[in-house]
Amino acid sequence: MKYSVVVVDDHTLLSQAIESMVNTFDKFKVLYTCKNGGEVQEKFQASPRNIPDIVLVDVNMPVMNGIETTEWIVANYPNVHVLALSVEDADGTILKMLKAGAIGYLLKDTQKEVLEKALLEIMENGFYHTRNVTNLLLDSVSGKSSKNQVNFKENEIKFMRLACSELTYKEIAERMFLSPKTIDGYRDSLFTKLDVRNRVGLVMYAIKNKIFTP
Amino acid sequence: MKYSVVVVDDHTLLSQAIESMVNTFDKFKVLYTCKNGGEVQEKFQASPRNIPDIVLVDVNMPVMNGIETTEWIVANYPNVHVLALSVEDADGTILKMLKAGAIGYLLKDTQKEVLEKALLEIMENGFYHTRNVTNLLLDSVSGKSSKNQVNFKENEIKFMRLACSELTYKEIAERMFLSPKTIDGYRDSLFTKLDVRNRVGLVMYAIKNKIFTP
DNA sequence: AGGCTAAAAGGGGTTTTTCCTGTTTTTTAG
DNA sequence: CTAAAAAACAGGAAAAACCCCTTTTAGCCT
Repeated sequence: MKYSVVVVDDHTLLSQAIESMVNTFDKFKVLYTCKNGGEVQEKFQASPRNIPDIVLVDVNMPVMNGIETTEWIVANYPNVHVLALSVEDADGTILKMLKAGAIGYLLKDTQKEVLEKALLEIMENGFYHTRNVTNLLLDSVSGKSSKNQVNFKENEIKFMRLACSELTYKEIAERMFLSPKTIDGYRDSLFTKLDVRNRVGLVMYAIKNKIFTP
Repeated sequence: MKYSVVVVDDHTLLSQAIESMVNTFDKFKVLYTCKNGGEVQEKFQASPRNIPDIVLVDVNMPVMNGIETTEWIVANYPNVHVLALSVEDADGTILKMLKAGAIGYLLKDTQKEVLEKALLEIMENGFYHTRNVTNLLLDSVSGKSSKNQVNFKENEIKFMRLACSELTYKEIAERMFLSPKTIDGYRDSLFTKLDVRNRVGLVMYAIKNKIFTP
């Protein structure tokens, strides 16, 4: 009897490649792959037989979906273990994933054997070793990372994306059908909320947090 | 008898995952994987047994190594087919890969079956269908892409990286031990060279071209 | 209806950026 | 060594960005 795994990644090629890899492991078998959190919900709800033992979630999905997905799985299927896969770097995101209930994370430079070992550890001990480090990590970095659960409004997101272009604020205002002064307001409030000094800081935040993808 | 494939990607997890996938294909077998172009050179030169039929090169390797690797393979081993794998987007890079002699490219959303089909086509027809499109592409976009072989000086690179921070130009000048007016000069010349209007445009260029990694 | 709150808009100021025009200094090549 | 090229530097003006603080507007509440 093999343990069942589900892979969640918006890049088809990658999720399928990881599927192939996991399928070479003795004790594991991929049930299916998903392109995003929504698909996970559908599949899970479609049939209780489809609930896997482990879900491998890619951190890098647009607009925080990696985190939301993890939260949803942890809340609704507490017996399912979520393992975060960070193909690209993702700074604070990885901490948020852990906080959301992921049981461990693996970086892009992981060896195949390490992944297999991690999966085995999870099933046999209930956790992967990073779990121990997690809380310490969360505490030590919490000042910066854990309370940064910033909630954006629609317009703020829209504005941030436009700010990642060469448009002036005046031009952004036109495109959003708002007064330049309102845009000034958006900018200023985001500056303080995100603790940045200028537009470049805002742009970097948007990129790091997948609000804008270059 | 199976065709041999080599996977080049700096992300161990991904190259191994793709290895597993390719190994499930009937007619293909992965010889080994490499983390960068240098490793490819070593392996190729070590023994003629190491020369594969196809090399899968990830576009996203820091500082243009995807392109250099492709050029080297094409120049030294013309019988080896290079297929570019673009896990993340890479804009002009993909055109450069094709120009460097890659025989086709596959995007992140490729289906497993498509990859297998592409590999088969390459071995049986000598090219993957994108090859036909390549030259047209290169011509049609050449105005923007092919002549954009911009060469940067050390200081320009350094400046661009600093411009991707929240520093003002005056502060950048201090860190580079130069007059603010010199920095003005760097900026203005880069603006015209890269055809951007402002600092955000510069930042975006730096990120897209892997000069700065967020 | 009055009061509360949040989004939108505005006034007016300083600083930084952008875009010209140059000049001086340093490097390079013959 | 010298002419030419490249790099560093500058003055000044206009635009954009940044910052603080106030007012209007719109929706909600009981």
